[in-house]
Amino acid sequence: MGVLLLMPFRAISAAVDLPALEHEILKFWRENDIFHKSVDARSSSAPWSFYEGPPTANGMPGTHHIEARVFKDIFPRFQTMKGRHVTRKAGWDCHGLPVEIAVEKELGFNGKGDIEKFGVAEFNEKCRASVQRHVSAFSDMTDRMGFWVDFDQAYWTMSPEYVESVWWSLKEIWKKGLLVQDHRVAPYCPRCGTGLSDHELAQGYESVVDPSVYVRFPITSGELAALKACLLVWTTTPWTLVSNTAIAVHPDVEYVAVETTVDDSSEVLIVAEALLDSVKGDKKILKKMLGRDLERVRYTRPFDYVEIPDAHYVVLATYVTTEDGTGLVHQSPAFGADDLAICRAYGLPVVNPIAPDGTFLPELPVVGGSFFKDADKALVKELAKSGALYKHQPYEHSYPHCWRCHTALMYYAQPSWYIRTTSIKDALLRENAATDWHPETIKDGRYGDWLNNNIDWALSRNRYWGTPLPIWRCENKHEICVDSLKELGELAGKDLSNLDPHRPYVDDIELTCTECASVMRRVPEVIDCWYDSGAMPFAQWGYPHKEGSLEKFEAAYPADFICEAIDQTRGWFYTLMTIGTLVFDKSSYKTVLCLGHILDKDGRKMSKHLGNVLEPMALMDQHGADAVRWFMLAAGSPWAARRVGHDAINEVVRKTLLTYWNTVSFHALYAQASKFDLRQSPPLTDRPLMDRWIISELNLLIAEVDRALTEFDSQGAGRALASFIDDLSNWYVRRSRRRFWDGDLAAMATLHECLLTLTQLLAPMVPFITEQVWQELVRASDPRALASVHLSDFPIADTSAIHNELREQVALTRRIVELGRAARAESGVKIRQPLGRALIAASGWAGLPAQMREQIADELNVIALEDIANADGDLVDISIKANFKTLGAKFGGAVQEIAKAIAASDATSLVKNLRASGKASLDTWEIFLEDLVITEVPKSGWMVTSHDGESVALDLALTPALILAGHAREVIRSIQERRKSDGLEISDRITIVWNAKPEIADAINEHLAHIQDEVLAHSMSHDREMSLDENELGLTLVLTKSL
RNA sequence: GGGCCUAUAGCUCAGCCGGGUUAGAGCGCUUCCCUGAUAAGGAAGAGGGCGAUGGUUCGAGUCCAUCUAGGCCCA
Repeated sequence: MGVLLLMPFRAISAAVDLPALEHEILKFWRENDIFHKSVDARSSSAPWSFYEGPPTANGMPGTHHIEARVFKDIFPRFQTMKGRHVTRKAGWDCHGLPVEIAVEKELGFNGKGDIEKFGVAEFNEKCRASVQRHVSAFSDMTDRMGFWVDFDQAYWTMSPEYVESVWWSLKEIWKKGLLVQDHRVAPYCPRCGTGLSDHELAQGYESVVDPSVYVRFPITSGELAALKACLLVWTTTPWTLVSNTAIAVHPDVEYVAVETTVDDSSEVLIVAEALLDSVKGDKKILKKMLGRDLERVRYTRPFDYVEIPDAHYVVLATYVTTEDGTGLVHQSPAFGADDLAICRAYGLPVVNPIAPDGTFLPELPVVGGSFFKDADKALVKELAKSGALYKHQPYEHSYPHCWRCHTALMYYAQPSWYIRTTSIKDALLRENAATDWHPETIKDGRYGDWLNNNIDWALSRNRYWGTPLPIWRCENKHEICVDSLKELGELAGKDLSNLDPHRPYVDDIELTCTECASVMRRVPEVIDCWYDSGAMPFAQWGYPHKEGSLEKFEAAYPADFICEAIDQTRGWFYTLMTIGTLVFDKSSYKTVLCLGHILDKDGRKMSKHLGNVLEPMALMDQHGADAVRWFMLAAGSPWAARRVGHDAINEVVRKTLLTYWNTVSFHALYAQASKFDLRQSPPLTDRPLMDRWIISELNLLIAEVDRALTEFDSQGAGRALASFIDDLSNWYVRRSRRRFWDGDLAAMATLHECLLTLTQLLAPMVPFITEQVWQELVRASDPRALASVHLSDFPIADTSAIHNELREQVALTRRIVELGRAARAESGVKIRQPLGRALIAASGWAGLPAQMREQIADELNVIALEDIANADGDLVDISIKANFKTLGAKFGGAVQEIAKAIAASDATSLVKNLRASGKASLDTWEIFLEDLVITEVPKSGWMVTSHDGESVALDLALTPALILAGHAREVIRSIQERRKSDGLEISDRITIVWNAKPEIADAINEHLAHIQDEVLAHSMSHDREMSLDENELGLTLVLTKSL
């Protein structure tokens, strides 16, 4: 082992331009490839797996992208420092309707017809270009914020190898019989001619006023027919009445046959008893029955425009509620998912009188050819004419519209491809139970509920820019699912390995059916782009086709950690878990962090419309990426929606980052001035208590930050770090300034150790400023040190250095100082004026070490401290009150009485008694010292402050000697101020010529040696000829730097 | 309409899981103090009784129920 070549510490300016510093660091990282080094250095360690949820780069990145990316960065960085191998592969989501719509808008298109005219190949080329448009904006932002992720190896969901991997997984699902075509009701835009995804649906709810009608359906069978009773049905979609097929009631709900009388005319209606208010007039209940008693009761429908054989009777359905309407629900199976399920169960026919363009079939009377929504008016008129209409009122509710063209959507029965996720529900619930959710309420709440109500995944889209569904089918409905271009080529009998696996190219491939020899063509649909992103755990590697993908996949599955905002609960979090479970019978992630949304400073969503958008790059260039990162990680709860504003981020900078930086700068100043050499550090046990205390705090901090970051609690880590920075700067450093001034080795070593470890602990959160500090604090003095803090190992707590007693004693010391400062402030006697003595009342005082008592005396500028217990008994007032916590535990309900007894007793004698014998009797109760909260305060002539039973009393009597000492201190301060304003360096020696008022001159002469020592003066000469200054001391000074 | 989250000082938030009787911090404001690291630090003051109501308990921001408002997700 050679001799360490240590270089002297460099000075560091206290003023710092954080954004500028960060640009330097970015350059340093780039030039030295620190990111890849940090990953590669751990390549032989156990992997810690992270999956990057891919953004779509066809829009500009926003501040909300920073939020998720900060969390995606900190934990991989932390785990890397903990010794794990964390690869971070970037990804881009390329397909989907949002991309298509953006391109359509760009081209001025207005529906699928325009796309077909333009050409699918050309259209898809535009989409391909669109998703690459803002890639550089994303990667620039990612780079600027210090998110380390590998763009060079990014996966693209539109790449052939990715698409083939998706195909492979679809075939796995198809082979299990879980990928099927079905005829179901789904939201559908009649104008755009396509079904819509849930995601799109959610964007388009609009508040509309629809006609709501109550309609009579005369009963034609059973005893109710004899009463001439009518079923009363409520609906807000009169257009669906044309295809009425059945009426549903809840089997367990009470229904009544009620005779109503209005103006002498009466009728009998069937409604749910709970909704009796929906009928008018005088009411007389003729009969009560359960819904199940009504099953298969027949009725006459209001319109008979279409033929619906074997229908029109009452069916049972548990989804019927009695919250609005009449408790009887009209069923039209082509236009409602519930309706379809119920009618199917009864074997009822599905009749659809509406064409795919949203108009009624032309041959129908009254409504033929009219748009479905426009038919309402005419139908209501018809109802009124025939007497079926009971009541008609406008009804305002939210109804889904196409978010692009604002056409009212229909729920419309159409063929679609589904993944039968309902058949793996148990497995999904099992996997969810084993998942570590943050916050944990999502697991059983929002997400668990969703799983419990799971419906099959509507996978197909009648669109263009997406992964083509790899199913080929012949006219006899024989079908085959293809898992790769290779397999497709084999089936087609030609080499297709260079085929673009997108429309329209794959559509051109025809196969021959092995069963019936007829032509097989690909089904026209593409798949939901959410499937693409959920397939990334394997598709990012081109699994299983690509060489080496098996190993890479297995090493990284499932992910240890994923993170996105809460809107992904039913998006990516769901598709990831579901595809993983479908294909591998195992969810693809263990831990998931679910972030709240980012709002503006007033709590509103950020939107261009409101003009409250914070541009991410501008934000980071104003405050620095570290500040923004710290804000995201530690200010407020990650799961709650949070307000971002300049003031909030400024506070982070001032309070935490600059305090840290200034402490580093302070260290550098004195390390340089004293030519500090780390090798001379004394062992910890030889250092003063102050040092051992801060080192104890440091080791507690290591343990706490390690715990917090292991548990994905960045807020907890931030809180602990901020509080340590405050302790270090505002107690340790401030109280130790004299020692640094004196070049004390223990102090220098202690501060160095604290800053070094603190820098490593902070590194995952604020990677820029810590890197700079590492360069200054470590590398500048030791060229053999690691090139970057991010290559270093995370600190390990030394539990032997943790001393709880010391911790409590320092806490007590600081509390006493606080009380003392309050007393001084109240007394009006300046701190610079020494006082003779103070009395202290505090339970730990007797055991407080002398070093800490000195800290108190110094901080309060008091010569002597005494225990109040030793003071004359007449000097002290004792007051007591009950300690409910201990008493409540022991006596429960009796505490109020005991408290009363305590209050009524003589405090002085009770305390004296307790202190002597340890216990005392109060009525029938036996109490101990701990059961009382004791406050002792001096009676008079003292300046006293108390809190929680602890008091400080100042003796304000001033002697001539104390006054002289006070003057001396004023003089020292004046000279120091002059040194500063004269621009002298802290270590410059000086000579002083002075003059002052007589009493000040006396003080200077009395304390000459001390003053000279304090201000680094070789000599001080009194020049009585100098004119006196205007200031309070009359002090005139001439300082000369001596050589 | 359903589910979940949030509600504590003018503002931003902690405290609530495991209840203890003058409710905390920071920012801002007023007054003052200290300072040869600090764009800092310290003291005092004004300012809230913890969204509302009801309950459990000797005792409730803290537990339970209902409700209100805002947000998110879903229909």
